[in-house]
Amino acid sequence: MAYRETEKMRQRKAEARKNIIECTWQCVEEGGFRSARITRIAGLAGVATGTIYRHFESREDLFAEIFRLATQREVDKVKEALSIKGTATERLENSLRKFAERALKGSIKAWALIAEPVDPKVEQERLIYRKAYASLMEQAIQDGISEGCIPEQNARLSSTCLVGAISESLVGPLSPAQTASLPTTHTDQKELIDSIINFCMRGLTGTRS
Amino acid sequence: MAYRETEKMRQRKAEARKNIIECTWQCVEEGGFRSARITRIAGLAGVATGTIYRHFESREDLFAEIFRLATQREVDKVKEALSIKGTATERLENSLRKFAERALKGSIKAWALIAEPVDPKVEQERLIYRKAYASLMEQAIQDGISEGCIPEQNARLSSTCLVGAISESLVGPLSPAQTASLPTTHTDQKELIDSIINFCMRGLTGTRS
DNA sequence: AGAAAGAATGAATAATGATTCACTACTTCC
DNA sequence: GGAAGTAGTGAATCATTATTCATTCTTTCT
Repeated sequence: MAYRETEKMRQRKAEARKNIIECTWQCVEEGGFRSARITRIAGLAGVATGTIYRHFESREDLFAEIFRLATQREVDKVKEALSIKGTATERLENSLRKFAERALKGSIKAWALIAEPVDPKVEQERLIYRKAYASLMEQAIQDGISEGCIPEQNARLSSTCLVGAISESLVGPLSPAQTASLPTTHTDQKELIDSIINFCMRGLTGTRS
Repeated sequence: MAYRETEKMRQRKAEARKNIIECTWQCVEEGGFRSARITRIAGLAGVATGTIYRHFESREDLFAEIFRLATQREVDKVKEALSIKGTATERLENSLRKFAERALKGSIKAWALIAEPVDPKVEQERLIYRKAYASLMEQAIQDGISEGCIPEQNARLSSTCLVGAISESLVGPLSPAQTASLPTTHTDQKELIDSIINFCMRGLTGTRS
């Protein structure tokens, strides 16, 4: 034998892989998964198309990995926002606000993660993401019911309604083509977010803020 | 001259066109727009693929027309549900229930109309539909604010939240592949709808039902 | 240096499906 | 019947992209 993979090489490969992942990200943030072409990704990464397939089984697998990484980050943010000190309603409101702020900051990305139709393997990842998400919210709602600040209700379904209401308001009417119509000034955004959160919190608590 | 289109011929053509539309419907109801193939549509309709192009400019145009017809029907149903006698909240609740019932009855169809990503011309139609829809709800919410049964709020945004909450609960987590997970018994469905409507009505009115 | 093994390349392939168009079949009117 | 025009046909074409693979380039080790 003459060649045996060395640590240096392993690192170089890992770096190449990371680079491909970053470039794929860039494509997805520009127009979602569907329009992210392998050739474009390879071009951005400065490698040949075949090289992509040396690092990933297929386009779908590449996307699934990207998706997993991105959603893990989002779930962590929500978890973080839910872990502040305070009542359940305060914690929920905090996480909704975080969600909305992040979605507005990267609306195509939000759309890709939440609403864009994707291939089965990616959809599989999305389902995991959704479940993680719903579980977090559901738990917080349950906490609120125990604490007495939220009335008895189907916590799972309410968490779904929360996600639906906020997603629709922020990414729903907006295929990437129409991103232009989102409010752009800081004040406009704050007002938008406040209105949505008011609706959501009323929906949960049955009281006006 | 020897041939001039006659009334009989016009009718026959109209019938063929209608037939194509119906078969396209069938395909869309089975798996959404994206998976509706021209060849399949032609097969169902018992005509050659070329014939489709005799009646419609392109696949996209055909879909846009289908979409227009279908959404008009949906908007009419909501309008109808909103026009019953009663307070604004009663009327809104009635229309939400109608919406939910219809979505559950044909979930792929609902998904295709509400959430499936579609080509630009179809998306254009969807935008019109969404606006018609939002306007109806918004008006009813405004009525409620005037009547005093709904507190002051951004009516347009609230109507968006309503649609989002209800859509997510009913069609959101369900790409056509996963339709199986919807509740199937009549009782289950009623409970599901009631929970969603409770959330929505609280979100609007800030009071528990 | 040179042999062995892996990595990278990118032009060629393959698969999918919408759309076309040369041709046939049908309607209408004289 | 037949001329003129329209509708229907469906195999062939075209376009788009993911994926492959024969070849070339690099790295490693003796």
